[in-house]
Amino acid sequence: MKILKFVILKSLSVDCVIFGFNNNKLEVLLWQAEPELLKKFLATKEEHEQIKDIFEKNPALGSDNFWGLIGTHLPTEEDLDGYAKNILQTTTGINNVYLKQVQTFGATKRVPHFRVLTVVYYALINPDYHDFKLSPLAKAVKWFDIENLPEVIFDVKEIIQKSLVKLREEVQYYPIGFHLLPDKFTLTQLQTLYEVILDKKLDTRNFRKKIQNMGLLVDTNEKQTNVAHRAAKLYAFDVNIYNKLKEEGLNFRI
Amino acid sequence: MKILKFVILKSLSVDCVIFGFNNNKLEVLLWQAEPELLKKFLATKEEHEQIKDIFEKNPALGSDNFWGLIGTHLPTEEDLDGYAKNILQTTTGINNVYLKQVQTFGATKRVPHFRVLTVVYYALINPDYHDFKLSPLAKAVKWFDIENLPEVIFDVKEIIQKSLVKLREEVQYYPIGFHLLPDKFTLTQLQTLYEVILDKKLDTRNFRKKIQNMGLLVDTNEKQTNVAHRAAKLYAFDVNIYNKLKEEGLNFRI
DNA sequence: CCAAAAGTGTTAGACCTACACCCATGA
DNA sequence: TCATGGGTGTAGGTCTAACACTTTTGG
Repeated sequence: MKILKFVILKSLSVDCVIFGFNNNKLEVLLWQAEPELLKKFLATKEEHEQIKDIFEKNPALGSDNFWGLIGTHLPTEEDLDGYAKNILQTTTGINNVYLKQVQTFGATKRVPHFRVLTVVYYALINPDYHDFKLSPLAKAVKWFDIENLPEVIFDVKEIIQKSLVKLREEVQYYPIGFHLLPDKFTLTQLQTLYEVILDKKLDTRNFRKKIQNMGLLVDTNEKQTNVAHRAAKLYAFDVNIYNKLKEEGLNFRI
Repeated sequence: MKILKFVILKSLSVDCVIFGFNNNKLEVLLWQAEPELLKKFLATKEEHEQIKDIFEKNPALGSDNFWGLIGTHLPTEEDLDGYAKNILQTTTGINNVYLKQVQTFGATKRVPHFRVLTVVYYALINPDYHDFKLSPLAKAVKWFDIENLPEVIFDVKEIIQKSLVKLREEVQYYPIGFHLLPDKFTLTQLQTLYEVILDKKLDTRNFRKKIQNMGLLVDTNEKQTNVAHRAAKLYAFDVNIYNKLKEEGLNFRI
């Protein structure tokens, strides 16, 4: 992987709240950025001094205990949406991911000493399909249960919270939950996913009726294997059907 | 009104899509900015030259036929949300307005020659309650029917469109439509408002049943006067009731 | 044969849709 | 008394919520 040198907009960063569904939990991918990375984005000696200063004044930044959102400053020649994708790719190797802008956070004091606004995106990925090679930009990258976040820098907790609210809203109107699941999944997995995102129990029989009546699921005629109980049928989500239904006006309310 | 001199973030502007409900139409308030204003935001002679250049290369900007969103560049010492309010106040004199962030537009080429991202907010106001004194920042300010927009600069049409979609979504889940109406209004006015925003006819009897069952309306015991037909009852929207209902989980789906 | 999760139907109530006529007012 | 918009009820269909037992599988 090559690290590009950009002219960046120092007052604007792009950050990604990357959601994944692991072990029946909704998790978020956080990292600890490599301080040397920041220097690569800043050209002058004066700026390097400022960075040093910031790291000294905010011990959290250099600490192994504090985590942040994956993101960097926006280069002047990059489209905003495109660059969010880019960030995911260069930091995690992930491609073709569902990405959606959440909002821009711009309180003056959200980052000490500097004025930095951040445009936040959330991403939905299925961790099974990606191995996260540690990018040279990161000291560490790790999944955290949304219910049990580590100590985080700046306003990251608020950002994750707002992103979760947005995800909750959207997952009820668009079938985006599928991005978090493997290509073939059981109805129980799907239900658990919704239960975790919406943070409430759903009735199994009603859930199954509803989801099957939508016609979005394709029966793969396969079953789980090697489970110590009745094997569940595996279903797939059919994008073509979804697109067809969308034209007719889809009601996906769970 | 005083014009403040700020240190601004040149790559980031804040723009407002101001919606109003006039003559049974959904309208949007646009302006023609005063080019001299831009200079006040830029300190160096070089920057003034750039502005001149931009106006020369984009005749639309100086033209009386092209309109833009009300907004300016973000000063470094201003909170994003607070500054959006500020813009409304300094350009239109309006205070205490419903404001909501839509999204940030950041295609590299959205403004020619310069990289400018814009954080867009929509505002809902009732034009009856405000007179728009022409701000010194503007050559002209005018309402336009959303169905019949004038020629606009840059990506303003797309921005208005996206804001309208957002308004449409939110108006169905939160009773924000009331911000567009006078304090006392008839059910027909309310229904027309929803019909215009959602761009579809609603059944009068069903609409009335639904809206009245929500318990958000207060009967003012007043009626229209001087109308050449049966006078309609006037209702008001009670914020206290709304807040109480919200805690219990309000379903406002129209 | 046991443990564990998969899978399945019915009923009562709430909500939604479609639809047509009389009422009050000012001119 | 006319023109204009205000105001009202019902019935049929659809959707939702609540609820408990049998089936399949591997160990």
